[in-house]
Amino acid sequence: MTTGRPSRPSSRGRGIPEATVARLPLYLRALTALSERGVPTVSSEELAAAAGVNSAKLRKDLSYLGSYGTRGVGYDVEYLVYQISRELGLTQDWPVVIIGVGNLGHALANYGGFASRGFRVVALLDADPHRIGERVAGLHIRHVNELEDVVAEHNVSIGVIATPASAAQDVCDRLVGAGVTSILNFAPCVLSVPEGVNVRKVDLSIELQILAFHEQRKAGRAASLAPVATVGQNLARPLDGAPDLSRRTVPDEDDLPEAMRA
Amino acid sequence: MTTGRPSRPSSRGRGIPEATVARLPLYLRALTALSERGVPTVSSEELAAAAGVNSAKLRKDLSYLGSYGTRGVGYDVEYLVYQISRELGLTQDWPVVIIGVGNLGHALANYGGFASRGFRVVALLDADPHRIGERVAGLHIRHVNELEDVVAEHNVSIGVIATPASAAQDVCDRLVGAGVTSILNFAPCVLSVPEGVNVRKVDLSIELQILAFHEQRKAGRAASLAPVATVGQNLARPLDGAPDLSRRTVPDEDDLPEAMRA
DNA sequence: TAGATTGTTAATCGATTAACAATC
DNA sequence: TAGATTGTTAATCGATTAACAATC
Repeated sequence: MTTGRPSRPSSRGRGIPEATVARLPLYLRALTALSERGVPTVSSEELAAAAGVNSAKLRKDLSYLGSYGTRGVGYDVEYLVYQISRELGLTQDWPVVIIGVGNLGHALANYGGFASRGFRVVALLDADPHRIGERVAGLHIRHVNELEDVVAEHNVSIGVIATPASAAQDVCDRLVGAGVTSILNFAPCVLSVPEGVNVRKVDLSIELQILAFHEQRKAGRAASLAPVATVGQNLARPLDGAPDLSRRTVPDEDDLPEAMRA
Repeated sequence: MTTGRPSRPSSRGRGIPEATVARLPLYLRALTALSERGVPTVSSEELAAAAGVNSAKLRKDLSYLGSYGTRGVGYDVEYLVYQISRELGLTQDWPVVIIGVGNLGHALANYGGFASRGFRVVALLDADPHRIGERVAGLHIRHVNELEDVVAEHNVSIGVIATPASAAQDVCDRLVGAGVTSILNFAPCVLSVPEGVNVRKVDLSIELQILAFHEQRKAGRAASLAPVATVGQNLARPLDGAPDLSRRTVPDEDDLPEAMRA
């Protein structure tokens, strides 16, 4: 805490770019795999390939943490695993609570990738009375009313929302009220939180939509004659701010509109 | 595909920035919600708020699609829903196959957000013989050996991998071999695919790790005395490949070393 | 017309990348 | 020393944002 070396662009220096932070877990995973295979040292080129990025980016990213490599040699795998873990805060234990134990909540509760990185699921909460007591992943499902108790009891600072969209904001508010300052949201909706609370969102269908966008392009490129978008380009018509005809009437698209999840 | 109007910076014009493409689904969701509430028109300010972005960004994003708003008025909700849907390729039907029907595969198969956007799960495949025939989300689980048949039969161009990491690359290869050119990967590993194949990855634990990073910073800021990181700073050891002194050995500097914030 | 709001410009900011001097 | 590879620089690229002229 006394260190004042200005030569190190690390954490204090300026702060690690978000894009870099988002890639550290990738490097960590690749390094863990190498570590398990007993590989002692790795070059930026090799590690970059394993993580799916280019080596310049990798070296730049790592340089934000410090100078942990050796010129002419590479990086010591174990040492780098530790440094990245530490930077990410994974050398400590993170009690996590999951709210919403539907299919997704189940999957999350059983997901091995959490435990192995210091995330410990301390409670599963659900609003459905019929589910209370049910055993999932070694835990008994508790009622969401116990949220505040659970958070206090286990000092939870990370909450995972896996409820339907309709319940998400309420649950979010309660988490925040109970003192949780990091939220991972799987519900397909935007959460509003006060300053100082961090929210990250995982949206299963958004990724699919992005793929569809590119897939469509490919199709269009391959065969401009293809039967692509046939559903209503005839509807494509400017707006008006006045009478409005040619609107999307498309039946098949509005039917299970936000059929949300469960 | 014959259009040559140079005035439109849309699809053909130059290509929509990736960052914009990734936000279109957000706008679409917000618009769909407005549409369901019967709201006829929305301003960029309102829509931006609903989607959780700022209005300048929203307007810039929409401008890549065309000029679909009306100055002084705003955007016609239905019309914009259609335009974005079309741009994303959601006005057509996308047959999807899910490989790996564990907890996550289950959740995905039952996820309403897919069907409502034109994604139709046409088959669930698994390698576990005991699971074949089981009924999930209205489909019978089939053996992964049928992958090629399923792809051909339903003209699948999007595959969703929800297998363990160890099986993911194999499944990926088979998908690609069968002609699938878009893959959504939930397995925690990097997939290698030939040019022309699009892969998107959803990693449940990476998001949590990113949250932990920020949470750690907060904790450090709040209480520099906190009992953070206790798990392994003894591993913090310089690499070798050569004697190496001046490494960061600092003990107390290593435990809540960067917990300081910046 | 007056008020409102878009679409676009231009400035700024941040991220990526190639290249190479430093150095093991 | 010679070869290898890092850490860093600087150029480039892309994304964000405020501001405002265009225009409904």
